[in-house]
Amino acid sequence: MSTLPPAPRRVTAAMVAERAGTSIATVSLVVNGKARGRISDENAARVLAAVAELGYVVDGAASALARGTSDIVVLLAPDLPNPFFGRVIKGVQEELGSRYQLLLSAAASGAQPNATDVRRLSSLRPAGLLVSAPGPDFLDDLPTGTPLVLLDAPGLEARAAVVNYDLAPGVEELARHLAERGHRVIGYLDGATPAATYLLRRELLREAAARHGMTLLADPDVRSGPDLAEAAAATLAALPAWREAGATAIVAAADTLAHGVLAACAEAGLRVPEDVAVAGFDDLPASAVTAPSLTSVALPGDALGRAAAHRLLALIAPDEAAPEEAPGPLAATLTVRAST
Amino acid sequence: MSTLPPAPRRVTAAMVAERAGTSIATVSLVVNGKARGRISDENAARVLAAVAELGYVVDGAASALARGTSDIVVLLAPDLPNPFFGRVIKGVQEELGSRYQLLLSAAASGAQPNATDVRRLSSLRPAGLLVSAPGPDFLDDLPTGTPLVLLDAPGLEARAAVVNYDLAPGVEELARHLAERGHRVIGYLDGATPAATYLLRRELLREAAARHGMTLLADPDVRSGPDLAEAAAATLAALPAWREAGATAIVAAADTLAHGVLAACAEAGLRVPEDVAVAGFDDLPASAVTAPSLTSVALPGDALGRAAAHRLLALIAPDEAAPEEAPGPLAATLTVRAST
DNA sequence: CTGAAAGCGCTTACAG
DNA sequence: CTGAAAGCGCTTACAG
Repeated sequence: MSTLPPAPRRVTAAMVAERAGTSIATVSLVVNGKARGRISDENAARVLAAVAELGYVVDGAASALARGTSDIVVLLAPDLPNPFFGRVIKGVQEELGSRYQLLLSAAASGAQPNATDVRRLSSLRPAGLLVSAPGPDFLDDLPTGTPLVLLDAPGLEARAAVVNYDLAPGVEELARHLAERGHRVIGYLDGATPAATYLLRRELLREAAARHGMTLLADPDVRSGPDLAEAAAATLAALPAWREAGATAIVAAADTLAHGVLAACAEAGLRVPEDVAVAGFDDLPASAVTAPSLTSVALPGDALGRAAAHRLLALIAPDEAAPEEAPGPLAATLTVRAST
Repeated sequence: MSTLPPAPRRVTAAMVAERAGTSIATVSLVVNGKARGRISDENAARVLAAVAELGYVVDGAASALARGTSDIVVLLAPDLPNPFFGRVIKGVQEELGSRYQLLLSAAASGAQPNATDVRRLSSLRPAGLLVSAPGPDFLDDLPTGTPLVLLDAPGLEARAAVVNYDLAPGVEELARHLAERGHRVIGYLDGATPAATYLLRRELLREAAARHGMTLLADPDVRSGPDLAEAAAATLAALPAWREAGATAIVAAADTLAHGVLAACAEAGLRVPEDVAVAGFDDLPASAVTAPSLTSVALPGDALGRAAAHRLLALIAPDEAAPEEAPGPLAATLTVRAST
């Protein structure tokens, strides 16, 4: 049996204080970096030594209770395992630094982040909350009191702190690119969740297509969750109607979906790009090695994460905020590959 | 400015108690489901009503402090955004149910989970800890006291609760498959981190290759992190030596790496599988649509996650543990596709 | 069945 | 510069 050794007594501030010959208050001040001009150098050194010797770590629960807030930042997202999210997480971590601890939470399976998720997470008293691609009515029932930044939530700018991509340039590039290749009708595979960003991707593409004399087939909706097999099945089901409508290109709302489109085309015996062109959104790493390599509207995940974290830090501590906003450009660009 | 409305006073058990006309203790008992035979049905109902009216949620920090443990289960992993991990997370969540809240934490960028990470996370007083692919000396300096299950940590079975894949069958299948295709020398692209699972993959493959009269080129090591471009670069650098040694196949320790191998082969003008065969581990969804589609040792991520969570629940509450262990088979199998 | 009270381990005015 | 003490919001014996 893999029994752990008997739990050694948790080291408390009281134990550190006793060892250092100071009060608990002094320990607290020192370990929280508030000793400046309040604690003698000698006592501070004694505390630090005792901390090191005993391996003391401030109890997060007690600290959060006393201060009213922890140093946890929670990132709530609908589709954590999506490779796209890796970049976002990295960007958030880089910007957050070591003062806050980033914890990730996946929304209830397959669903979008909602107010209930936030309520549950709020009981942890997080220092801040980052929510990616929230549902449309996310803000309506939201428990407030925790600094909150939404990512990828177009349309909610007026009601919350939001960090969005500038999708327009990339979508415009994609439309122009397809028009130049002679396409006139485009099938569209949408995401299954009603995230505002999906809505926007579709509408922007519809408009851009129209500007270039093309038609986007998005009615009736063809939708799929992020699962490749599901996307492939949805595509196979839609293919006859799309072909009949004259579609020579298929755009998917995300690369994970576009991978399913590629699989479906292979299964249907359609050559890409000769019989049908395919493109996606995100520009995932794997999209460089698909058969054929995938044209995609590249979304800079790390920049999004960094901008969101920057924004959140400003909400948490308005005074300490870095002077320059400078979150870097969040403009989408088009990566052209063999699939178009 | 996206100012949030003034924070409404946090609802406390005291407020619920006052509204329900009971004591705080009664509220606690009811919301924690410990009312059975201790609280009159009437009072319980009054509490529940007050809870609903006020939207009360137990304060996690205070609860954790009082009980000594929260209901958070932390999953610590080196490479959260790896699509392979999505399945694992899903499996864990399914098995964990709604009683515990799963939070994910990425190990210090690019590194493996270590004792320091655990110490930091332990201050949250998690109910349990799940650690994926820990470093080799992970257990040496580990703060104990929290139920802990390791996933994908071969070799540590004797010293901790561990849930591992049975890699041997899949590796044997891969070796036999390659031998049947006439390969005699195999290049190996290893993972950059010294995770025990990577070590094991390589050693098992080396042994299986030998059994089938093949040689695995793993000395000197060729290694790469999970980034596709990095894996491609490592492959390009190693290719001349591999080719010179007569390698006609390349196996990568993970599909994310194998995708880089595919990219490198394309860049080097090598046809897959005619000039060189390629295979990986994990069987990621995208591996079904790569150019060419990728042969891979399939690792059932959801089964791993479910087994780990099952094991952890048993450690947290040995009495409540489900009678049947039955975590499902964790045997690796080979998915053969066009790349070999 | 119920509630008063101690205690979880901190942080932060406050008094010195 | 320092420490005693109140308080954060729960949970849990304990006494009734």
